[in-house]
Amino acid sequence: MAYWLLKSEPDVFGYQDLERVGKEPWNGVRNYQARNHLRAMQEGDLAFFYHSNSNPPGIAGICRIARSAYPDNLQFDPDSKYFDPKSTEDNPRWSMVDVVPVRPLPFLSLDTLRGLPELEDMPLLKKGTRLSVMPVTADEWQAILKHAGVEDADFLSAPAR
DNA sequence: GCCAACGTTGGC
DNA sequence: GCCAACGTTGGC
Repeated sequence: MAYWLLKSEPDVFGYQDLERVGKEPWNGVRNYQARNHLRAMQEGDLAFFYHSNSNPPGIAGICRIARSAYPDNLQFDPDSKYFDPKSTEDNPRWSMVDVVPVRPLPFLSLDTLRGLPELEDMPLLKKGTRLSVMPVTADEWQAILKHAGVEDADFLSAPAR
């Protein structure tokens, strides 16, 4: 199983919104590197839900990949700002996955994350990185959970939604 | 293939 | 709202 980090602006769609709706297609990603990460995701992978463009930014919860990559519906919708006229049904350019909530976390601000030496290699903390979907190593995952005071068993045994 | 112009991200 | 950093576009 792999670990990931997904950014979202809480003013648009935050972790609480994911809890409310129960399941969400992670559409609108229009960056090739981020898309490739989406395509590498497997059902059952876990991801941190990160709040960007907020005050303060940081990790708000954990979610699970409920469906691996399939074509992003918005690329075919002329009314969507994510419409891509160069994309075709036969050869879709953009992908999305479905995510479901697992549990909220005690909020871990970006500042707090910067203070954890185990995370110094995370793209999230590198200057100038804007990647909205990125892998998280097992060591980084564990370091973050440990700092949050959360044990694996607290959510790995949680019922699937 | 280069690179200037432009648009976007996202912390502050 | 500012702006640094980065990605994309398109003329040449």
